[in-house]
Amino acid sequence: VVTIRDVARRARVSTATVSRVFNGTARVSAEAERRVRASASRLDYWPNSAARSLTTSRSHALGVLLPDLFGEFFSEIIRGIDHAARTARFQVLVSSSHADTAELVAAARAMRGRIDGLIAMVPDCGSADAVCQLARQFPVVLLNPPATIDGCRKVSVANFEGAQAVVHHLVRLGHRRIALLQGPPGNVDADERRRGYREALRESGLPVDPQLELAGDFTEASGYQAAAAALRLRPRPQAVFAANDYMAIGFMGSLRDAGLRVPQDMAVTGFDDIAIARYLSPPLTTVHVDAYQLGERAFRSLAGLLDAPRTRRREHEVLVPTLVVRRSCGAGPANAEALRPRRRRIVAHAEAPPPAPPPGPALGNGVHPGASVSKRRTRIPSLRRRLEP
Amino acid sequence: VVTIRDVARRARVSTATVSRVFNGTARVSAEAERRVRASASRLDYWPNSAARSLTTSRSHALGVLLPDLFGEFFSEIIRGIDHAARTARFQVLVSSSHADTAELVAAARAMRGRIDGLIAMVPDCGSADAVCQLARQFPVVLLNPPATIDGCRKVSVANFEGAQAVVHHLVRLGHRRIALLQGPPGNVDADERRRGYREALRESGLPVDPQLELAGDFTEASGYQAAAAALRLRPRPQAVFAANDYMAIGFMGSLRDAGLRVPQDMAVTGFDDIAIARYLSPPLTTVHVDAYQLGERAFRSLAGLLDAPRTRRREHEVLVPTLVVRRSCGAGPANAEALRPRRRRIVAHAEAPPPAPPPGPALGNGVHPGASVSKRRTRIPSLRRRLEP
DNA sequence: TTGTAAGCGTTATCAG
DNA sequence: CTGATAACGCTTACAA
Repeated sequence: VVTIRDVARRARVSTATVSRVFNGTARVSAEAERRVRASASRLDYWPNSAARSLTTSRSHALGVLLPDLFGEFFSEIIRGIDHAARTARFQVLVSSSHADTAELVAAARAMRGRIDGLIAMVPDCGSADAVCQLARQFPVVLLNPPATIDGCRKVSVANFEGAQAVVHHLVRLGHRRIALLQGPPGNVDADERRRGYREALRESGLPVDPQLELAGDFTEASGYQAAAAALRLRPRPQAVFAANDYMAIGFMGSLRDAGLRVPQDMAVTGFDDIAIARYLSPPLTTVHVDAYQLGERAFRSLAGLLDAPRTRRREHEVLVPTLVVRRSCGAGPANAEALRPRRRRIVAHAEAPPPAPPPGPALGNGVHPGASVSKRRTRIPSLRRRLEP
Repeated sequence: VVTIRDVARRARVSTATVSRVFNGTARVSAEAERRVRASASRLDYWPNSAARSLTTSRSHALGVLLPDLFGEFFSEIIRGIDHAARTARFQVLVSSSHADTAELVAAARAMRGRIDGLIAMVPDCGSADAVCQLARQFPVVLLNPPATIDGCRKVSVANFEGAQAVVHHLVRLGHRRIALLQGPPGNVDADERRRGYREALRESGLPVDPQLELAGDFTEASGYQAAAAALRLRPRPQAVFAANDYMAIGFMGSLRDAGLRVPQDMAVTGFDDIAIARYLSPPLTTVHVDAYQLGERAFRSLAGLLDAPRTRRREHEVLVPTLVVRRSCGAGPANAEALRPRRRRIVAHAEAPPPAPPPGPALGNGVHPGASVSKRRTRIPSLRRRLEP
């Protein structure tokens, strides 16, 4: 209700001077500045961002498009983005759960004029293409996009390598019959994790048996149900690699209800390393993905694009996850120690970091086509996701 | 880059006509409309929301201020808001993790011109006051505010009653020495849950022993640590009421590491009923809070305020949570059945819903001062938070 | 039914 | 250093 004009009038200066004070865009006499500030604070003035972005054609805001908002993984991504954005004095416009491509694109378009750029997580190919089209008029960073997508910046998690690493670990522990608890069909992460699973089996000389690939959709409930299916298999699998932690938790809950013990009767592993994974009974062996950092990197990538629109697009950052061995895989209590929370203590990694992806193309395409791979080195997660006493 | 003027020129009409077509604000000849739509889609035009909100002084967006973004509780709130907002064609601007009151207010102010209203969760008194001041110039809905706050709309969870109900349940199971695992000092939810704990003990004729009130901060790690403290107490407590599920999980993890069994050696209960609670070993007895619905209601309340600014403020909705009895409290396997996920099956509630709050003031203030209490009836949560097969 | 033109609250350009 | 003033892209009386 109170505009720059009111402030100017009260301070007996022009609106231009008020604007200069607030933006530091040109020198203003000390006296004028004093009067402006006094006037502004008396009137409780704050510039109208809509008007500002209309003239500057910069909104200092960014859009975030997510497929959903369920669970810790997504909220950590937003947290990472939000934190980085706040530091850069950016605002964050979120939108999630789009039923189809049309709705997704509509959401992106509705943001026009409100945002300077977009971070989108689009786990299916059709929509990813559509969003990627927008990148021509608009700075866009894609999170975990399908490998086929090209032409805009991308930040992904090395799902394939992570999955490979867990399964190799299970094989090394002596498990031969290893089931996969899959994510939803068509989901990119789910597909990549399955690819890693199969590849690891192949490399180990084990058969890839379709019967062992159980259906799931990333929810605990689907994990719970899949366990029943797993127990019907003959011979019964000795281990399960669940494509995310939530399903692993549901799966373990079901095994417990059936009177089976983990890992003695069946080993279980997950993916993501959500915060509670280490506190479960038994603590869950899983692949640590730093979702917070994923969000943070996405923001930085976008910010880079905004600052220098002419920089090459098609940059691709890959976050390499880390295998975290706990007790659910039957590795024994060797890592029990990791559970004692101590200040600045990092989760112990009993396992070597996953191998770097093969240099050459594996099948027509390389593992990460067009990847410039800023950071491919395995990093021990340096960022604790919450204060530990 | 493409404006309403470009569309108008190409369609050989005035900008006013284009505007009318897009807003349906006045009749336009079929022929003109056809030309406008063709032109717009050819040019891939979409109205600039900043400009639009400048003229209409309506942004069709709302701000969400959260103390943090950790964990399922917060992400569910955002999910609820986002979903309700999308249905009403509103956009959502989020901001979280403000270090202090000043930063919080700055974030709210920075949204000026961008949003039509604000939903804020402000769990400490000082900041809540500050945000409440904004309500005079601005539609504001507060989530779970301190009881002392008055003068703007509020939506809260009946923390006190929920806590009371769990503790009463523990007493009924025969536990006499019941510890409290507290939330962070100064946090409103934590305080109310403690109040409920103490009141239940009093009502049961049990002593309120400060030694039994363990420090915590809502993180799993603090729960893990608190268990060590609990085990040092003599005599050892027979049960623990953790002020949220994450701490309960950390606590149980610690007990397991110490070789104790839940519930035989110690009963454990939580608060919130996060999605995985039912899949834990043992499944966690807790208080179900429908965070999604909390967000949804907050949006509706705000929308109501926007539609009719002159309606009475100081409306206060209270969501009454439900006690969910599972196995961690030692109630026996009576509810094991609730764990078999079936379509449309609601979690069994072996316990009566918490009693309605006492009608009269309890101690100077009533339980919910100024509450108009639209919905105070206990509701079985009708909304599954995720698809269950 | 359509067009003209005056704003909405800022910033940016240009003279002073 | 400061002040007019013309945009920015859109909506909305008011006229036609």
